[in-house]
Amino acid sequence: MRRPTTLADSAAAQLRQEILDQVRPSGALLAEAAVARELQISRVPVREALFALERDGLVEFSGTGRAHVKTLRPEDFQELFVLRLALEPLGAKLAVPAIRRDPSRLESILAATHKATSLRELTRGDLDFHEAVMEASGHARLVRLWRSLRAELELWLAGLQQQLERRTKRTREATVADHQKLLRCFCEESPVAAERLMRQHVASWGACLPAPM
Amino acid sequence: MRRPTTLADSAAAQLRQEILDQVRPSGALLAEAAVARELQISRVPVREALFALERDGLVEFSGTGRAHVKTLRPEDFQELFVLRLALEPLGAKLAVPAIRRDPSRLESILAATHKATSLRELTRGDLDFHEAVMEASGHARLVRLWRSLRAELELWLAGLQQQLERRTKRTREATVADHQKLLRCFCEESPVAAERLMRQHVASWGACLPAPM
DNA sequence: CATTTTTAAACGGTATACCGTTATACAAGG
DNA sequence: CCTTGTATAACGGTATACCGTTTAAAAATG
Repeated sequence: MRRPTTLADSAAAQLRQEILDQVRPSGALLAEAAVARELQISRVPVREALFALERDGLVEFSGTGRAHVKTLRPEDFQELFVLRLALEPLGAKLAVPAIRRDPSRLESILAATHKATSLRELTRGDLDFHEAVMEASGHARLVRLWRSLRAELELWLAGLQQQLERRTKRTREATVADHQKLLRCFCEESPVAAERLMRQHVASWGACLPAPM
Repeated sequence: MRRPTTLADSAAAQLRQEILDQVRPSGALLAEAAVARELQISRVPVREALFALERDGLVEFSGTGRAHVKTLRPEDFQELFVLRLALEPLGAKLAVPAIRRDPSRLESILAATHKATSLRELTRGDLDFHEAVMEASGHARLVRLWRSLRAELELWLAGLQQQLERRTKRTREATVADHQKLLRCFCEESPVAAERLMRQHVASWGACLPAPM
């Protein structure tokens, strides 16, 4: 069933990884020809990959059409936070029926999060949980919005890596505990209750980040 | 200050117009070569325009990479409605300070709406008002989200044209009255009140549409 | 040494060409 | 008449080439 993934797609994936790994640091120029040489492909798929990454919020184009790795400012984080606060409780409310029908996906993500040792794994487990909730909402556009928020969020978190590294263990326990509470709420309480709890969860997440806002 | 607009941009604008005018009806194939011939340009900028229109929600790609004018179903409208209900009250709440500082833009849009004679002008005035509110929120991502919602909304409304045409006058009066109330609320009451009133406004808009949901 | 001018390299926008895949219309067979 | 096979046209993905613009470095000037 897998379609032979296009060069543009794999180029986008590769660049996304390099950006989030900070191999391509904030503000770095992504020149079509140079990237094409490095990836051993022509400029055309590179160009498309850059557009896709712009849509994801990882790349921005200057007035003269040059692509740079986006530099997130504190007010960008603020915007992302406000949007999470608006969209995730909505997603949680809508997701309750589907999760009740089959909570296994959330459970397995939760188990993986519990076993996370590195900050990278923890972040991944955290965001995967939230993404699974959004997917369970059955709201296609909401999922797309979330994915775009997620990419920018990961970019932001990548910049905070050092400051977060030491607190991995405590953060992990808090995250797992919070997510467990959410999961129980999804299965046992009303959609409105799920909505409210998700709002609190996102709010406390935003409050405990070492973000210079 | 104007950049010599790129061929891809003008191609996107042209196609957008033709889609909303239903010159390119729902489901129509947008073949790169054919469009390129019609617009007298090469396939490359057409290709980029199609990607841009996909981002706007006016075009969707089949599994084999073919671009078609998107066909909106009632559940798509539902999704759009739910998102408006989540995002527009938020935008209204954030916009209150900026609108109080300078309500002139909203006022002039309102005046134009009041003079609208065709359904097209009325719809434009309605959506322009909402877009101006979102812009006043100062939330760049919220504005981008709204623009994408707006495009799909216009596509949906284009499909209902006949059913709405007769009610233009009454709709216009209701719209103008509602928007006047909103504007007054922005200038005189609290952000939370503005948020609530916007929620009601969007909700009643969704309720009075002849949408087969 | 600071500032301006010149120049060469880099870059993006676009056109064209090639190839394998997909769709489609038509013909053969049931 | 419907199904199935096949040929052909259409289409998308990609590579390469050209050109004007932007950028950045070097050179000239004060």
